[in-house]
Amino acid sequence: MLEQSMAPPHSKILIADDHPLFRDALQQVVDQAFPDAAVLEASTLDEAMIIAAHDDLDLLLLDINMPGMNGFNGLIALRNAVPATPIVVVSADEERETIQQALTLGAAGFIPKSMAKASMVQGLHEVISGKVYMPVDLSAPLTRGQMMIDDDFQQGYAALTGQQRRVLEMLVLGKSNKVIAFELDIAESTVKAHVSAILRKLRVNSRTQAVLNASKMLGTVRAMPSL
DNA sequence: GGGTATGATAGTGGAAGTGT
DNA sequence: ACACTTCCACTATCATACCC
Repeated sequence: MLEQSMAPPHSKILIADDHPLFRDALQQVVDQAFPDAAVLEASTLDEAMIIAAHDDLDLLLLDINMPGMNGFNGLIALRNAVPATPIVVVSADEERETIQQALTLGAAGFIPKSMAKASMVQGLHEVISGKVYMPVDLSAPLTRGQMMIDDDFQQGYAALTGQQRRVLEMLVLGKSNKVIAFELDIAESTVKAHVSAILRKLRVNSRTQAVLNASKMLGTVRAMPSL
């Protein structure tokens, strides 16, 4: 029998999904898994960011197809905003690559929307106890924030610090060092140092290579400004 | 048109400050 | 001690403007 609640007695759990019906369904799952938890809801990435910033969340359930998500960028943004909060990605997409990407980018678990309620409850218990939950056997050891794809770039990405990931995200958006420095309120030389560290960890020779690979890995198609 | 000076930008190396 | 963040000084590259 499953333990009823590994979560703190008054834990806060955010359900971020744009479909009210599915939010209701997820809330039933959460209620069953953690009867004492306070459940918050968001229907857009912006709402989720605001709630995550103001509430000390114990768990976040995130629909990756929600408005504003832009592929996995929303997951990355939330991970950077609340690095200590485990994030479970909820998606109708059950492709192995999607699951691997979500876990690579720091998700604490992946729950397909087609999954049985009991399995979802079990998955949430595993995540809240500090484990990584995945719906299928990906046949390789996996830890939160890491990955098992034999890919230097993705391994490098997992090794980036929070600030380095923020800089990389802005590089992907085509921003110059000067603009990044302004927006992060740091010196341009600091941005350059971060870029150098990013290139070293990602094992690429230029920001252009880093941006191209990052765009591919994040699963987003962007108009690439001149770099 | 070709050479040179200048400015903007990218990238590296090293060092200091801070938190764990 | 170590990792991370930040900054400075420096070099390299590229585009543009100017002069001959």
